Amino acid sequence: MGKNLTKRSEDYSKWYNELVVKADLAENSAVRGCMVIKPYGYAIWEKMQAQLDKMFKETGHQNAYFPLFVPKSLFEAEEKNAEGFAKECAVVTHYRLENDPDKPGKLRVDPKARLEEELVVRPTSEAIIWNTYKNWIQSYRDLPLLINQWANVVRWEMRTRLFLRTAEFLWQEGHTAHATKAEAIAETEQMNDIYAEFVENFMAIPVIKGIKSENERFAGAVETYCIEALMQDGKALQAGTSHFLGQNFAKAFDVKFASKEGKQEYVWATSWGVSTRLMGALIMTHSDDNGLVLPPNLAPIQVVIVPIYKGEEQLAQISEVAHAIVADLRKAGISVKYDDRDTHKPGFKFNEYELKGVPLRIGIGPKDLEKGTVELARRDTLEKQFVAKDEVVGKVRGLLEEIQENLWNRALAYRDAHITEVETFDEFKEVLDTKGGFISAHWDGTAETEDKIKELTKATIRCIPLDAKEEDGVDVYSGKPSKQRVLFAKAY
RNA sequence: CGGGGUGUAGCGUAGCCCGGUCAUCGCGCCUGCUUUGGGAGCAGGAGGUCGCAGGUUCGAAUCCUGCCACCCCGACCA
Repeated sequence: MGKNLTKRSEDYSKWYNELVVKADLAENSAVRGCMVIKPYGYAIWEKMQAQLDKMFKETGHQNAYFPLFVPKSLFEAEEKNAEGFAKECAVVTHYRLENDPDKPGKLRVDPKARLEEELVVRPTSEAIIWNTYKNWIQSYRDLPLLINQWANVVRWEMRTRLFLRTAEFLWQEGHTAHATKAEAIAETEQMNDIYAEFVENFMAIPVIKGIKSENERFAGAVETYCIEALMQDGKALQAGTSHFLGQNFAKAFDVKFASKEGKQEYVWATSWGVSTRLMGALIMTHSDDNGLVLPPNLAPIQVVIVPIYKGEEQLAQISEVAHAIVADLRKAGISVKYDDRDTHKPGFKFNEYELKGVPLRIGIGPKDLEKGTVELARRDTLEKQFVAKDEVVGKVRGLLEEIQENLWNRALAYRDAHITEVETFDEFKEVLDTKGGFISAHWDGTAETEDKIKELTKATIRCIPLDAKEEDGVDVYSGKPSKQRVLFAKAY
C-alpha cells in the first residue's frame, strides 16, 4: 500500500495511473498494451455489466456469443469498416509452433503451418455477426433481430492507458437488424438514450448526447450517435456510441428478407457499444487527491466497518455491536464489510478505504460502546458524525442516496461550468489553453475546417448536440455561414 | 516509424562524467516487544544475474559495441 498519491493538480496523468494501481483496480500486464483488471476493479465492472444487461433485456435484447477470429475475406467485405480498422488489427497467420532447431529448448513458429487464410482478431464484430445473420434472416417474421454480445476485442493501439485505451478490452456490442429504416434509427436512438441513462443515473456522470461529424463517425456507419463526458482535467471522453448502419452491412453480406408484400429487401442495421473505458470515466470524474470516489450505486463495498480497540476483550465487545449492524445493513440490501484484521491499525484502514472509494465508513470504538453510538464518515465530503446505534441503518440508507446525488451534482456543476461559447478563433484557442472543457462554437459543416482546427489546436468536434438550437452564425475558423453550434474539445 | 530518454531488490531510487570496501537510501516484506479514535515506534532480519550479450582492463553497475525492453513527444487512436 502506497503513501500519498501525486496531486491531481500537479500531474493529472500520473495521478490517474497511480490511483488505478493503488486503489487495486488494474495494472499493466506483461503483454504489451494490455491490462490486468484486478478483483476490486472487476467487481465494479460486474456491477456495471449487471445493470446494463438488465436494461438491454428490458428493451427486448438477448445475449449471444460470436467467434474471436474473423477470416480476412469476411473482415474486408464491408470496405469502409475494414479500412477504418485495418491499421490496428492483430492477425493470426500460423497455427503451430515447433522446436527451434537452432536454439535448444526454444520454440519457433512452424513455417509449414501457415494458414491458408489469415484470421483477424476482432476489433469489432460486425463482419462475423452479419455473415452469421445472413443465415438467420429470411422473412420479415425474423425481424427485428436484437442481439448483444459481451466480449473482448483487440485494437493494436500505438499508445495505451489503463482502462482508457488498451490493446485488448472488454465491452458489449449490440447488433440489431430491422425491416425498416425508421425502426433502425429508433433503435439507434433508444440505445444511445439507454447509455445516457445508465451513465448519468448509475455512474453519476453527466453526458451530452449528440451525433458525430463525418470525420469522427464509425467506419461503415451512416450516422453515429454518442454520449460525451467531461473529465476533471478538461478533456472530453467518448463514453458510448450507437451507430445507425443503414444497409451497408446488409449489402456487404447479402442479408435480405422477404417483406409482407413478398419483395426481397435488404435489412437495416444498428450497432452500439460501451467498454471498460467507462471505468476510466468513473475514476476521472469523481476521484480526488485521497483516491477513488465511487458512487454508491456501483460500489462493491458500500459501507465498511472499522473497529477501534485495545486488547481482545474490547474487540469482542465491539465485534458484537458490529456484527449486529452488519446483519441489519445486509437485511436492508446494503453491501457491508467488517474489517477486523488485527494486522493493521485503524488509521491505516481509514486511508485504505478512502483510497478504494468506499462511500461510507463506520468506526466503532470504546467511546461508542459507552455512548451507544458509532462514527459515520462519508467519502465524498470526508465529513464525520456520530449516530446512535439504533439509527444506523436509516442513516446509512439516507446517506448513500445523498452521496450518489452529491456526486452527480458536483460533476454536473463542473461540466456545466466548462461549456464555453466562443465567437472567434482567438477566443477558441484562449479558452482551450486556459480553461479547457467543451467549446461551443459555430462550424461550417465541412471536414476541411474540422481538420484544420484539429491541426492547429488538437481539438476535435466531440459531437453535434441533439438538443442544439438552430442559430445563425459564422464558422469560428472559416467565417462561412453556420446554422448551429457544435462542441469542440481535446479528447482522450 | 521519426525525435528524446531510461533500465540497479516487489516498488521508487543514489552511484555512472572521473573504473578499485559502491552495491546506497526510502517504501514494502519477515521476527520480537511496545502500540491501536487518521497511513505506529524501536530493535533485529531476509531479499540484487546492477536489462541481455560481447569487448577493453589486473579489475566494469561505471568505458566501448551490438541487441532487448520500457517511458515521454510526434504519427496513430470509429
